[in-house]
Amino acid sequence: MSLGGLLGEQTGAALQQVRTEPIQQRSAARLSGLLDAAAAVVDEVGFDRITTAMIAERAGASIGTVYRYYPDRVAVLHALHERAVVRFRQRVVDELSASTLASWWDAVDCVVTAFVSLYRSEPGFRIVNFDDRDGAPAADAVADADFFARRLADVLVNEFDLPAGDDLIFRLEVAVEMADALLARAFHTDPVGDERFIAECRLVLRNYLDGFYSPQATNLLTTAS
Amino acid sequence: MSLGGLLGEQTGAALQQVRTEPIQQRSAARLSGLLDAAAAVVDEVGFDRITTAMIAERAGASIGTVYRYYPDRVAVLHALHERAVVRFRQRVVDELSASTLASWWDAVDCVVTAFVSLYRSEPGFRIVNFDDRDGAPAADAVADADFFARRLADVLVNEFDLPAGDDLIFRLEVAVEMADALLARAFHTDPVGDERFIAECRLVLRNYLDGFYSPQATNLLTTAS
DNA sequence: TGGTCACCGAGTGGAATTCAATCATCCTGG
DNA sequence: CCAGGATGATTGAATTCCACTCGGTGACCA
Repeated sequence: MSLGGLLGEQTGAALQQVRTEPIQQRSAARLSGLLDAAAAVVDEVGFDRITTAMIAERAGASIGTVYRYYPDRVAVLHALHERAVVRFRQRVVDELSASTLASWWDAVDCVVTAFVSLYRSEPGFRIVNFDDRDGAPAADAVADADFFARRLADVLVNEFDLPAGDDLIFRLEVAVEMADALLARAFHTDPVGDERFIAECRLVLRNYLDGFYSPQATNLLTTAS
Repeated sequence: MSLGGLLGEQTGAALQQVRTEPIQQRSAARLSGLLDAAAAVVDEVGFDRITTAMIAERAGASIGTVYRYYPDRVAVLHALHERAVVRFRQRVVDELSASTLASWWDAVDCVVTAFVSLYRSEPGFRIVNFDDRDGAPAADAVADADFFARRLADVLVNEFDLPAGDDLIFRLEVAVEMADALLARAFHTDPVGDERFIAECRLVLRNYLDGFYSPQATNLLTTAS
C-alpha cells in the first residue's frame, strides 16, 4: 500500500508559521505545550473567545513566550489547525491500514470515520473548521482540501484502479467540501455528532463518487420527473 | 403559487437586534446606511477585520451612532446577515415567479441562481456564511438553514407533490448544507464564482434530491463495485 | 419654549502586541 | 573539568488598538 503518500509535506510551502524554529529541545515541548493549551481553551470557550493570556496561562508560560513562537493570535489558531490536519491525515492512514478494504468506498468510509473519531476525541479538533476569512492568503482551507483531494486521488487510482485525471480530482474536491459541511453540521450542536448527518454523509459520498463510474446514472435522473 | 410563504417572518422571534426603533424617519436612512457601510467594509476587509470605527466612518456617522442602534459589533453583523437572508429569500421568490417551472428541480435551480446572483451583485453578501461560533445562541446559521429547509419543503410539497414529512425536511437540510459549502467554495477565490463548482452544485442537488423519489438507486450503488 | 430624539466624540477598560531586561543553556579555550 | 562569553528562551510592564460608555449638544416637534 502506498498510503504513506497521504501524509505528504506541504508544511514547507506554508507561510512561515513559527517565528523561531526551536533550537533547544525544551522549546519543542513549549511549542506543542502552547498548542495543547490552545486546544484545551478552544474546547472551553471556542476559538473566538480565546485570548493569548488564556493560552499562556494554561501552558504555564507568559504572554511573551506565546509571541516568541507565533507572530499573532490567529497564527496560533493556524498552527493548531495545521496540527489537527496532520493528525487527521495520520489517523486516516492508520485506519486504512488497519482495515481490509473490499472496495474504494471502504477507503472513503475510513476517511469519514477518522474525521468523526478525531472530532470526538482530539481536544480542540473543531479547529479544522477554522476559516480565516481575511485578506490575501485566504486560500488556506481551500489549499488543504485541494491537497488532500489530490493525495486521496492517488491512493484511489493506485489501489482501486479508479480512472485517474482531473475529473477525479475535481470530484474529490467537491466530495471533501460536502463531507466537511455535513460533518461540521453533525457536530455543530451535538458534541458526539448527530448520527443522522454522519450516516447521510457516508451515503452522499458513496453515491456521488459512484456516479463517477456510471455517469449514465445522472442522465437517467435528469429525464425522470 | 404560495411561494410567498418562503418569505416567512422569523425576524420577530430573533433576539432584539436593534436597540432603539427609529422614531423619526431620518433614522431609518441612518440604519440602512450603517448596514450599507458595513457591507462595503465587509467586502474590503472581511468580517473579521471589521471595526466599529470603520463602519461609522464609512457611514458618515460617529461611533456613538453605531451603538445607538446596535448593542455591539456582532449585532451589526447579525443584522447585515439577516438583511442578506431576507434579500435572498425575496430574490428566490422573484426568480421563481419569473420562471416557468417544469419540475421541482427548476425550483431548486432558481434557488441556486438567486444565491449566485446575489453573491455577485449584493455588496457584503458573503456575510451569509457568517457563523457566530459563540456561547449559547450558537445555532444561528443552523436555525436559518433549518427554517429555509422547512419553507422550501412546503413549496415543493404544495407545488410539485413531493411527499411531505420529516424525511423531506432532513433531505433539504442536508441539501442546503451541501449547496452552501459548494457555493461558498465557488466564491472563495473567484469573485465571480467558479462555474465548475456552481454547475456541480446544481447537479449534486438534483441527483441527491431525486434519490428521494427513487431510493432504490442508492441500493443499486451499494452493490456495485 | 420645553421635551424628546439623534448625534457626537473624548474617555474607559480590556485584550493584543512589543521590547528591554533577565535567566538558562550551550560552547569553547584553558 | 570549569569559567565565562554567546546565544537561545523567558519574562512581564508598557504600549497600542479597539470595543463600548456617557455626558453634553444640537435637531425636531408640539
